[in-house]
Amino acid sequence: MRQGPTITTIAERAGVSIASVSRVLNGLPTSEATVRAVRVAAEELGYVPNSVARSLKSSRTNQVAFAMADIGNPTYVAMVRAMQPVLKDAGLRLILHSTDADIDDELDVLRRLGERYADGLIISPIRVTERHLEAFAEARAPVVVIGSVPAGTPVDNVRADSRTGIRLALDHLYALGRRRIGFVNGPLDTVPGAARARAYADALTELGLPHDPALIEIGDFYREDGAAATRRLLARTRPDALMCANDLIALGALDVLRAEGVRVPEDVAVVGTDDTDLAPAAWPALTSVALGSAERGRRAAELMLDRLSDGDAEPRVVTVEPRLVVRGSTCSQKGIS
Amino acid sequence: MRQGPTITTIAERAGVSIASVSRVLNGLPTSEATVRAVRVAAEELGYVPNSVARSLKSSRTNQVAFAMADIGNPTYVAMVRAMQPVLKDAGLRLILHSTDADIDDELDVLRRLGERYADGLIISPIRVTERHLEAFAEARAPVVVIGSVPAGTPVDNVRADSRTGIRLALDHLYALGRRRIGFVNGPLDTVPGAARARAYADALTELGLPHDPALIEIGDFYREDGAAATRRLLARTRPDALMCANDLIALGALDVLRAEGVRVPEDVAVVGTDDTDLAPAAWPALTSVALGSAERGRRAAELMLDRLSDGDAEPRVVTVEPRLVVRGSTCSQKGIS
DNA sequence: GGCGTCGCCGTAAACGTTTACGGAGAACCC
DNA sequence: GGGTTCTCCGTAAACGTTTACGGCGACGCC
Repeated sequence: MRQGPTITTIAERAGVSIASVSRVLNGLPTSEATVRAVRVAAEELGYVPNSVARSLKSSRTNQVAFAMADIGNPTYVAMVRAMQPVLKDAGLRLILHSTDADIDDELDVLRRLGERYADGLIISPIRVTERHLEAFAEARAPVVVIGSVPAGTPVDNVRADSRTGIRLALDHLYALGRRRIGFVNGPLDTVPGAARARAYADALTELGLPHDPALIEIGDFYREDGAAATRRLLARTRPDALMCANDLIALGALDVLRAEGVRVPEDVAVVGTDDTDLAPAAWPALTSVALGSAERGRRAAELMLDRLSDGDAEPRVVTVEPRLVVRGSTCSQKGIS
Repeated sequence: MRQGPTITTIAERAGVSIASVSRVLNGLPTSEATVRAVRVAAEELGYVPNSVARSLKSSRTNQVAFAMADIGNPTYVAMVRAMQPVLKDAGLRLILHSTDADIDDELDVLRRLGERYADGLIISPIRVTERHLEAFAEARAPVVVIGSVPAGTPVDNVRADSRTGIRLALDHLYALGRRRIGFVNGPLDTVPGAARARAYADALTELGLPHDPALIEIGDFYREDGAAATRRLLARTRPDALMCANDLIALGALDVLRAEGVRVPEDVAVVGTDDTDLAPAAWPALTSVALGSAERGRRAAELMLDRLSDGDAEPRVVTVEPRLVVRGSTCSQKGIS
């Protein structure tokens, strides 16, 4: 772990100037003899260029940061996983920030961009506030937002389409003959909670189904909350299908239905959202609305690359199409996923 | 996104030298008047220090890299998640490398440490080869290895104890009266595969159970491979319990047992390994050997912090104790996890 | 042979910090 | 009032690169 060689060390050993060393190392035109001398010296010394010094000069760090609430959440894992190869191919490193869904933490990450430790930031905010919009406008490096952002915000933007996703799920349930389709949602003051509530209502309307408030229940986005919400819902009415705002909620619903001796999917069909790894692990395997986390991550990374190569292009908005992944919790013939 | 202010800008505006600006910003003793002038100027300009320049001077990047095979793997997710708060509290950023289980990629990461883009590297190699050992010895920054490493290797080391873990699982199954305990393992040329094979054999011996080769089957570490291996095993013998080398294999085993009408846990008890999120999601919920991924991540991060503050301390080895998490796949009264 | 051209190379400045060093002035003591 | 000490501050060097600029020798041309 001794002090590593620098271009100065190489220059001395090769008997040339540091400028020549730099030129050789960067492939600029140089005489054959110099090239050889430098190459040999660099090889012998085991030279590795110092990326910090390079960054200072070039004002490029070759790093991109990604900020999300919690890396334990499968949605974000899928995004990271999909970003990784895109960035790697472009020679960029990935820095991870977990904000614990803390808005001040998110804003702090935005502010810290001024430290120039990264060339750009991909952020998936838990909720987009006024202060976020200001921070986006003042950001000292390109920002790509995963999640919706008002038109005119000077950032690139990748969106999911939970409206269409829920529509797909309800169409599927309707086609299976289900007419009393319950909805177990997350909190309405979160971005996905609010969007999914609207989407559910609209889908009912379009299918010509009645709006029955008894069929709607709200809990948090975790398994126990989903179970509790399902219990409350079953206590007052009898649905023949349950749409759940994420896969954990759906697992909770499965727990309760099983405990009450309700058959899935014969008596009640269950649909999750996000199509995480948990969906195929459940029994019966969970039909789930895939909102394209991986695709969103990949597209965000691509937008970032474009932005880094052309800083003044118009901000772009990309919407990722949802897919419905049908498994055993809605179609019994799909018994083994 | 204009060119940000530097200490030079501040110095001009405050009418002092850049040295004074730096002193104020770093809290070194300075006159009251200068402090105020600099503070005001910095505030007005919205100054944020450039971390690259600082790094060049201090040769500290405040970044730590973590290299693992695949961020999609729940084991690594748990590690990352646990490292994050430790590093964050120490003011360190986390850089993620996915190596796709490619040894050359791993070695490349090690070599690139010479670029000094990070102060240290935590790596969880898929397998530790001779070339790894050389690379560890030549690394230009501190390395912490998650996984076992021969004594004398100049790196800090965090180990799981799959031997004890499997022992715990087999004791549990034995206590439940199971005597024909099968083992569905992963490939023997991987570190965990080899270790778990030995551990299984030793546990049998210690329990005084016969070694029946018919009870052992090998596939890859994925669900379908686990299912196929289980099918092969069931075709030739009838175990009353199945120990599986990871949770995905166990899920595959559950699939096959269900398809063949074998009751779990009444006829065959099933145990997974790693205690991932999938274990409680399965039905019946999977008893699993927790090898402490989160704890290993946390300890690795802590070792890194220690190493960064005292570079010459003796390399340390930390072993994380396994735990057996009992759920419905071995004890039916635990029906709902 | 003088002159322009060209290829190669070295000097030095720059990126934005931190910090060693020394100078200027005030305060203090005798 | 001269010396010592102390506080505060500015100058400049350094971290390891990249790159603009100019010098120098070789070569070709008239």
